[in-house]
Amino acid sequence: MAKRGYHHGNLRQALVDAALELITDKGPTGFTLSEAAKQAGVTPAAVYRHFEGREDLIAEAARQGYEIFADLMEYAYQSGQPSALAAFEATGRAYLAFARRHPGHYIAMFESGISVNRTAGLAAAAQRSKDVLEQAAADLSQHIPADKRPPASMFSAHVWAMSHGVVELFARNAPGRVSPFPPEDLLETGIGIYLRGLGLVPPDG
Amino acid sequence: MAKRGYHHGNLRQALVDAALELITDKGPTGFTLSEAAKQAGVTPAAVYRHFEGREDLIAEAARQGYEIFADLMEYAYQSGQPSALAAFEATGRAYLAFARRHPGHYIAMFESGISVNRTAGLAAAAQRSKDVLEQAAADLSQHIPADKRPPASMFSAHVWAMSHGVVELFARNAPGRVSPFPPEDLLETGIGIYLRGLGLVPPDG
DNA sequence: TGTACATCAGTGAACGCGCGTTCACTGATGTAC
DNA sequence: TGTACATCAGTGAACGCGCGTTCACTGATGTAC
Repeated sequence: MAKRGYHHGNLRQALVDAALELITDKGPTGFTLSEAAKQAGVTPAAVYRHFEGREDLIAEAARQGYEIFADLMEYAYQSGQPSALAAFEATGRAYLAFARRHPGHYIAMFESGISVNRTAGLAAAAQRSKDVLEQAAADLSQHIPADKRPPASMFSAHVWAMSHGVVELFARNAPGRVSPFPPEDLLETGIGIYLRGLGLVPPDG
Repeated sequence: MAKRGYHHGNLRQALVDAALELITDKGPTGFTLSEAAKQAGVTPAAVYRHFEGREDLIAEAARQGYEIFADLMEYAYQSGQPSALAAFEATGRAYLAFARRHPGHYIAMFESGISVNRTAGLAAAAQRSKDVLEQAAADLSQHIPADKRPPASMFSAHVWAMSHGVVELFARNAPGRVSPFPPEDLLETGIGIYLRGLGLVPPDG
């Protein structure tokens, strides 16, 4: 936290935080190790006490992102129980909320080019996120007759794709691109129509 | 094309092509003006005869991308007429085909951070693309009762978002992320379910 | 057809910069007795 | 409680690099007469 003299105290996390801030402001491109070090009040060389290098630092930012992401979605999912539909919709909202509240993490996770398999911790966190989404989809698809039910993984991939698309195209202040609608509305209506297509909400819902 | 001695012949386009190749291989981050010049067989300084600088070169790549994109989608749209549904579906397929066949353009357009308003030509081309999508959506939504019809721009935004999401998450060989289904199938089924939700295809379609 | 000249599209050297990374080091902290 | 010492987390200087950009230049091309 606060510097205490020569030794920093919690430099590792301070560097991750600085990286997240820089990534938020300048994209994964603009982020530099040196600047992150500077922002943490430390020499670039000090970074190497805690990380293998630039990429390793980004990977840790992404890992923490997946942990928060999974936690948020898991919590949303729980909070909607026992209604599969409510749980599912809460999970969708949590997705967008995460992207909004943690842009640096989101970018590190999805736009930095870091492989999800770079470290075991990162891979595990990513898998957990995916599992939550799939679980919500699987619960909900119980309510579809088995013969016309898409695989839960496809179901969740659709929803994930639309969510991600909305974030990338309309939620980020994409330079010059103006969203015709609030992203939250766009996503909610989009998912709503999709669920109606699966017969999961009434035609007039 | 082929160099003819001192003067290149068509350096401007050669630079754009080199940029596209580099962007495809290394992302917008990895692309450097110097390398593009080298690949075109020319000194970095020569680039400044044709472009204002690095960003300007990327913007031109994006502009050409939007032109191709709009052309492809327009053609697909026409080819599906007079059926609004067929036209719409063809347009959706054209979207994914474009992203696959022209990855460099796609990245320059959507991931490079270049503002769509950077040049008039770029803005115009982008607008044209958007218009084609919205036209296809508007045609199709004629078939929905007016009182339960979403605005065409919202309709097209949904479809665009899902398309973009599928491209980004599952079509690009995202490092470490494995697509559970062929992206084409994913998108086609996803859009199909969405259209069913709008009452545009029969429940058993 | 030949010559003089203007225009144009490149060259190549140089610049200042910030990058990621390495290294030997040193000051601060923690521990054993 | 005090001292000696090991460990640890930083420093700061240096590196080689490739970047984007500028500049005065020159060789090739095109045009007028």
